[in-house]
Amino acid sequence: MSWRVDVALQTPAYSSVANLLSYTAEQDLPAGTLVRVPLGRRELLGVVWRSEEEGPHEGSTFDLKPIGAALDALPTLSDAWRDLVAFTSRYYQRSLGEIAVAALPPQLRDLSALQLARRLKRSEAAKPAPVTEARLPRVGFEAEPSPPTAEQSDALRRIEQESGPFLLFGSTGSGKTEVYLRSVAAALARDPAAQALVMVPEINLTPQLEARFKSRFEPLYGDASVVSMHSGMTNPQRLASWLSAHLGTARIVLGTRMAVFASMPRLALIVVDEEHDPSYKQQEGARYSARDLAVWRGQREGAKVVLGSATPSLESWHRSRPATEAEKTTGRRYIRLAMPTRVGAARLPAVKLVDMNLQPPKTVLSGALLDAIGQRIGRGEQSMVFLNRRGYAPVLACGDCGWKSECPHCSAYRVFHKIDRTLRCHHCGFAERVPRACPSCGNLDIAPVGRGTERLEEHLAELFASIRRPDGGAVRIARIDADSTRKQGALASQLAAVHAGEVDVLVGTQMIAKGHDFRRITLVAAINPDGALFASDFRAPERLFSLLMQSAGRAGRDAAYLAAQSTTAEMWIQTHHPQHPLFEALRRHDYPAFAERELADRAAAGMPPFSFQALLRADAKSQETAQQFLNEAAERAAGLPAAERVSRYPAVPLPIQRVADVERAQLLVESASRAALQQLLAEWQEILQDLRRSPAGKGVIRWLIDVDPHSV
DNA sequence: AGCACGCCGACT
DNA sequence: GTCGGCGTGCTC
Repeated sequence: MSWRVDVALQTPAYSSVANLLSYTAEQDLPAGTLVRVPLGRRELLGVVWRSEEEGPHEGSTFDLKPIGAALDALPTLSDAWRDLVAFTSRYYQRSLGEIAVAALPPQLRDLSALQLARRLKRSEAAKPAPVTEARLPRVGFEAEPSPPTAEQSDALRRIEQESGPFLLFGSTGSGKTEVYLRSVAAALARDPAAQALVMVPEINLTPQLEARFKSRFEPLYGDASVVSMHSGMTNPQRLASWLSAHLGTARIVLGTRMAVFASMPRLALIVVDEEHDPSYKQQEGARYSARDLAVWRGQREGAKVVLGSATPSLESWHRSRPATEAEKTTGRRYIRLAMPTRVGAARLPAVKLVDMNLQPPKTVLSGALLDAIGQRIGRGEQSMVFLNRRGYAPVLACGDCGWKSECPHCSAYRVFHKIDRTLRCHHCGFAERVPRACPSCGNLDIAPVGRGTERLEEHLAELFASIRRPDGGAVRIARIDADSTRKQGALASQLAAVHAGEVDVLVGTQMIAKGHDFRRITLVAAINPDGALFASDFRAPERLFSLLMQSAGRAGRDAAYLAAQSTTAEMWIQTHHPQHPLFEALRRHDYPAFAERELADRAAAGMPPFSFQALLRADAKSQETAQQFLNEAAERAAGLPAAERVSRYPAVPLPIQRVADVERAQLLVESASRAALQQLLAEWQEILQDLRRSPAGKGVIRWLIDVDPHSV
């Protein structure tokens, strides 16, 4: 008796082997079984998608190869998991196998069936006896959580009673994490096998969250009950976490966007913290939104979904607006749970806008801001200064001939890093030592233009050289950005220094704006946030608002400290547009007002969330080739059934049009109907594959589709 | 995507 | 005379 199995393999959507590939097997292998199969000269890991009994002489068009080994010691991947993979594949226009295999831990690819079987046996033996009786809670700050506030109880009750999805709209410091912890606790208590998935946007934020979840739940459910999943882990660690989630030993999975694909047989709750964060959107390969997939997955698996943010994405905010009578039966709505109050009587910081038009030209730090920081240094408090630009200066230029430090491989300037005397391209990584003289005219007078965090750090050190701390010591300035934290553990030790009070002024990029809970910071300043106000990207204001709100949230989190110091927390913003409505809303900490205005603009312009978009992008050796390919693709799409309901725009170069000697162009397609857009994209695939092989596709290095793109 | 086969420049 | 550049072509 022979069986035919159809297997999903990691093959790209545009190759001729993008679909399921068929093999023969000696035994029935249920869907969801992992197998190794031959493809060409290699042997690849794949997932059985279908399996059919086949008569001995039932003819295929060609001879099928037999599968290699089946990794059948592992429980199969569930129908729900495969549905999630299939949906992702369809929605984001990638092959099934690409999504399926990428969702598995990498090490599974090179483990033999025997090794895996041994491994499973070991973890079976090591399986912790479930803790049935409540153990004594460990000593620690989580041992006795303080009782929930009224707002928290209210949110928890509704999460308990209604089905969701929920949008937990809580200002920074309102205790959203406590709501997550308690709703996880409730979900796990209800069913002894239930599992919860908690996602955070960045790897940097997983350690502190992990500490909190472990101290809360390990006393109840054992040491293996909380696992992490993110790309910073080693392959063996990832395999271990994945296996314990898949086998049900892990009750809680914490992770970044990749964790949305974790195999969890009894998933009961999904939390997406900081749901507005752009990191949830994968920016390469399959460009999925882990937040959107979380909502889909929750619905498919009957798990509750809690999205949390102080500044929700406009998409989520819009979907959580109160339903009109007509919509109550039709529209799918998120349930909005508001927690406006900061816990512990801490108030949100006062927002101070500095009108830079009134400052002498080229002022970096206004006098008023310097005074305010100086006073805080004098009182032993900490300040945080933000600049979203790392390096010393974004450009190096020759005053004589006008030479600028362009990257030879990209349409961008190389950034001057004084620390190691290099010019570095932040797009392709190309780095060189800084030239002694202008490479173009030999002039020795080449100078940095503009400023990044390195230069700001240096500048602050000069400005505060004569200021003393209360103990008479010199001012201590530290910088945290992607450069200062390159080494393993560097971020953790730098953060520890801030917490220990060994730093008076902290300079950094948005890396320091997120999540970290600094108790002694009483002033936060954004030096130059204007760039985003008039950016061509329509999502720029939304990102700026949330970044500034989050930054403001870093200041004055500890009411007791503020009271003891008899000080108040302040957020300073230097801008040339102090009247801008964005800053007005920020001053009042009024996200709803900001969102309402933004949504009105979006509605008027027919932009998301009032329309649905996708980008077709092409990379080629020349810009012209890329654009021609795209425009031809758009032309051929005109004949498709869905074309009538989908607008197509002309191809344009990307904002940074050349990276690493590759020219990039994109074409926007947009529709008021998500279904129509989806239909067009699906129908387009074949056209695009043909086009690539035709003369118009000559010179095209690759093309890709980005559904629900983050920036257009 | 890999990984082959297949034709033209600088080395043991 | 070989090693190796990356240009097409194939993989159930």
